[in-house]
Amino acid sequence: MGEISLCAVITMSDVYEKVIDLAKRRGFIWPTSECYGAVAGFIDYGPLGAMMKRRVENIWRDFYVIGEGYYEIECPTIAEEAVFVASGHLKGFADKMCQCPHCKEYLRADHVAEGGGVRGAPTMKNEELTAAIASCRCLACGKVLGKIEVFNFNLMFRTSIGPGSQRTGYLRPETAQGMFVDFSRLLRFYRDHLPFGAVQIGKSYRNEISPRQGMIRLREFTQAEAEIFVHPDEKAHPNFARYAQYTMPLLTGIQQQKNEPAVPFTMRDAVDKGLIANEYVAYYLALTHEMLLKIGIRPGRLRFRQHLPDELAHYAADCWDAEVHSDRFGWVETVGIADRTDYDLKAHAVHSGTPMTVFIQYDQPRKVQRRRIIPNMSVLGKQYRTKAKAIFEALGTAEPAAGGADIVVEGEHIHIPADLFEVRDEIIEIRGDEVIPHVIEPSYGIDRMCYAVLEQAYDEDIAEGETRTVLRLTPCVAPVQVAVFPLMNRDALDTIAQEITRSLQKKGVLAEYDDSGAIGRRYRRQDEIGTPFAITIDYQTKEDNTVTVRDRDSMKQVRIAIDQVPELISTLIDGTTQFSSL
RNA sequence: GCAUCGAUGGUCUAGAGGCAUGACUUAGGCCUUCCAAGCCUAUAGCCCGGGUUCGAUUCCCGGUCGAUGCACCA
Repeated sequence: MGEISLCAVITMSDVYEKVIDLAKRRGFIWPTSECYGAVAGFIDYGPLGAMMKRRVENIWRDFYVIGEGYYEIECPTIAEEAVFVASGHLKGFADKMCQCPHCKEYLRADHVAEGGGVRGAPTMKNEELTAAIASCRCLACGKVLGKIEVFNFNLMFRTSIGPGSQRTGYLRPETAQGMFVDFSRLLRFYRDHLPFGAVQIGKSYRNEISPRQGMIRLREFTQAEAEIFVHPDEKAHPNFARYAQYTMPLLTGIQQQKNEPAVPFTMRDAVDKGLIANEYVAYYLALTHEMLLKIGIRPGRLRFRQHLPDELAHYAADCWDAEVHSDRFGWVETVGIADRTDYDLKAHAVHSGTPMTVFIQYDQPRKVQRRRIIPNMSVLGKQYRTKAKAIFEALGTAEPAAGGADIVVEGEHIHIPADLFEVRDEIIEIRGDEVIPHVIEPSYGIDRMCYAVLEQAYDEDIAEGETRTVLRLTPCVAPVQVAVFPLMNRDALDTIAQEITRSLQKKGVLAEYDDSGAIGRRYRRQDEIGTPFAITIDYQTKEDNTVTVRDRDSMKQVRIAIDQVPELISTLIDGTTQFSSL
């Protein structure tokens, strides 16, 4: 007894170590600048990892740029301070911290205050908080803190722009702000009408206090974000029909509170029942589900969890996380899909002084009666001098009687005789409104997606009585797409194999030629890096111009004509042909 | 960041205050007509800095990285 279950436990808990070990050994990911001792929170993508990551990013582009028509832009990873003042990151991204003098533990000051029964900590200034928590106990060692200093720890990396450090810059903590500050240009690019979207794939930076968990929490990471600008009153997605009947399990706030598992819904139902805020959010939940399956995430390892009211950012109307289950880390937030409302555009409009609105024309111009009061400034100016400007403004909203207008300027009541202004009643046409769009934001953590892909692809099976390590990557993300082997390194088999390799490369397929060692060893090598197909040139090739195509997962082989190889391999990779149908 | 534990070729590993084991991998060769076979040869290692010592990869101190727990994760 026990042997099988024990084995299962070991296998489960070791997947992380095994997959990371393989990833390092075979060139997927490496510790960064390892010869100087590496740095926590940073990784290098090796040759295979960089290729795989690129493929994941390109599948993302297929969905968002090609599928949705949202063009990609590329903004700097450094932005000046003003951007983050407006976005709220400078203030909101900082935690008030303090250090316990006894155990040297760093603690969140507001948490200490909460633990000590101090109220109003979030609104206190550092000095107030310092005084308030002096009598509180350390959350780690339990001793009374005494007099300690509260300081801000900002998760943004700070730098200076130009010599003399006149301007402070920060490494962006998300790519989103670039799309927001470019709003006016984007609006013009999309010819002034809603909805439209812009996307960006790039690095973001957060100076995490204590990064761990390898690829899961990095200080420099890659995000793929889409910002979709929509009319605030029109959150019905024009192509909602595409996903209306798409069914997937949702873990709503209600289910979480009741401790119930996720329940499958169609997107139509979920919106109609008010579980998902609107069609836009639902549409991108479904699109995300479809995309994650495409890169090889298994449906049973994927769930969509709604943010509870207390974890919802103060500006967000609704937010869902796509969570992928990891053997090591449990449910890991991998994608966030939020309705950010008009929070960001409003903030940047106020801080930058640039209006960030869209002019929405009415179907029919509306006729509105309007009264304009036109003062005779040549007289009023001479008479009232410095007060003239204030009087001009006050008259604009005055309600004049027959004898003149009574206005109040700086507390002083002034009577302006009727002959010093003209009242014009006119009918004007209003053609539309200025509207601040709302933003729907799907935000993807590419590194976490890559880790999930690797972890879920890792498998061991028994082949020829020996353990075979195989990365069951879906063909469209596998870094090497096909391997080409001459059975023997002679008798012209090798030259035929090289010609086939070349024909594949010309077709845009990443093909790896290998003639070293026993054929079985070569298959195993490719299995371990997830190469989905292998072509072998044997002696029969010389007789009838056919080769074998081997499937990584089943290890089965079929024989096909050489001239069909490039086309067949292409369609096997893009998924339009299944190996099992050959 | 605190605490505990750990770190030896690419990987796994033996080891002792004084020549650093072995296996796998990799490379070259022989052999080999489809799934890590065999034989020969070669390449490659004691995490970094300081201390103790005639001598430190080994002992001590500090750091880095990793695992775990706590804290942190807008």
